[in-house]
Amino acid sequence: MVVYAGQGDPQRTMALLWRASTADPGRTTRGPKPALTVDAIVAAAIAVADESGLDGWSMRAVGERLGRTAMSLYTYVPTKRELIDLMYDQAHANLATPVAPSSGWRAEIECWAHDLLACYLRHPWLLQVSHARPVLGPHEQAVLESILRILDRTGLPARAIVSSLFSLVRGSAQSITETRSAATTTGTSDQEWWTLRGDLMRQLVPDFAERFPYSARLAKEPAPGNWEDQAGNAFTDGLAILLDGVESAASPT
Amino acid sequence: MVVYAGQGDPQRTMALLWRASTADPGRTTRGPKPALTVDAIVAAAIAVADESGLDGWSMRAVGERLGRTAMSLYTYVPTKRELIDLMYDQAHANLATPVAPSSGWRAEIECWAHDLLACYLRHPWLLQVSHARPVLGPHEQAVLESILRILDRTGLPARAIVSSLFSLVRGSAQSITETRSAATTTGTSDQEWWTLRGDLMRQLVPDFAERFPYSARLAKEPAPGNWEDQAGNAFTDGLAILLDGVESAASPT
DNA sequence: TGAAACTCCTTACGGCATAAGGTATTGTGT
DNA sequence: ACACAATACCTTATGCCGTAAGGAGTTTCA
Repeated sequence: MVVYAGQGDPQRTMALLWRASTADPGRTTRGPKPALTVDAIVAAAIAVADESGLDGWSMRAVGERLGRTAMSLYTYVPTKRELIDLMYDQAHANLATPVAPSSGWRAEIECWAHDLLACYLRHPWLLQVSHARPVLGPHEQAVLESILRILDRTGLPARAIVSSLFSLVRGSAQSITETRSAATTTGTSDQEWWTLRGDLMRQLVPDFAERFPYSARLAKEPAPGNWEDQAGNAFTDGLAILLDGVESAASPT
Repeated sequence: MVVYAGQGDPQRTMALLWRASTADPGRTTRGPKPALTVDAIVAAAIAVADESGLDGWSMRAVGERLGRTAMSLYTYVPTKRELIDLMYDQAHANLATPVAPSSGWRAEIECWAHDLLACYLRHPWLLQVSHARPVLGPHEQAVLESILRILDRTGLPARAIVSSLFSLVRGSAQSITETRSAATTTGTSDQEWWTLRGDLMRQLVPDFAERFPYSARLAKEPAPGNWEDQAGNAFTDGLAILLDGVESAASPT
């Protein structure tokens, strides 16, 4: 359900994450050829997580997908924790980095945010990986770099903006995957599911409207599209609000 | 016995969450007096989570704190999953709801956001509770209600604003607890920790500055205060930006 | 031709959620 | 007064989990 970080040796994790940059110096050629690679293991691990979430994920499950035992993975990766760090970074690899050449920084930020959102929706388990300590790998670093590059031209203070953007994207992704899994795990359409939930509430909490008048009114308000669209709209609208705020800082009245 | 696959039975969870509202009808008085209450169990469970995080948390640990076995808890609560839902809602109970009477909606929102942030910092495990489906209990509902009440007077569209505020607060809380635990788990001060991390990076990725020029420049920029203050500042500043955006929607130029 | 270095395996341990079923305790119906 | 129903709590057991320990087979170097 929840992956929490124990310690883990940062040096070892970092070395694995950035291993492409440096030739492995300690590698001797003795012994049988490795049948697997770290990359293959990470790919298999991501596939398992994509299919069954982090709940169904385990070292045994990853090994099985590769036709190996769980223990054989420990030849390549020190612990589960490090493997998850590698998965986390690798999942940020193909983020399109589209860079609509010079359509203005606002459009570029929107594009960046939507790409990142799409990444989280492709790999919902990313949102469950707890960062007890921030471990930046090359791919996540590249995501950060690309938004910093966009912001650089605006001359705006980057820290708060970047942090807010990440929060907004992650939060929205969480909302969207929540509504998705609410629908799939119960096997009902989201419409049905929410109707059922509403009936249950009316039965359990008949005085809901008196206790929570504003919530009740909001629930009654018609909203366009299905529930997942609504969560998506909340993202688009929220991003617009945030960028309005950024613009008002960019061009002081 | 019918066991719902994977997730908990929403009906049972909701009944537990909102149980104060309805008199339990099925309760007969036969058998030994219960020595525990659901409230006591939830309180103990929260205490365990506050002390040791969700990874050190288990039904056994909660039972032990109450002088019982893990299995005795199952008399009161159907599964671990439901207990965590109850903990989650209960943790939102004492949010001050300060309501500075009429200091203007912007100040009120800021107050609300800071209270919620404080709640997340008091109970960092809240951020790790995976919302496979959104389960609103009375206390979390009250938090939602209070921000809706504030926004109601402004006449602004609530959905996107509320969603953005929650994202920003949760994301910031995560950043702050990350830097905190980075310091505590390694036993070094945050200053030392980041220096060490920097040294490691320079050694493993000597061409960092060429590959990630904007990130490198940002890292070099002086920033006030320690790292936790910085994360806190990112929250305050991000909130200001977001509220600027809200204001620009409130008063169209 | 060893010996070293390496991959991968089996086995085992302690911890987890929780199913199954036993026992003691309390009330109800007679 | 007494059987019995209903309940709280316990012990035990099952099948997961991460991973420590150590063994067997494979490849290369001295």
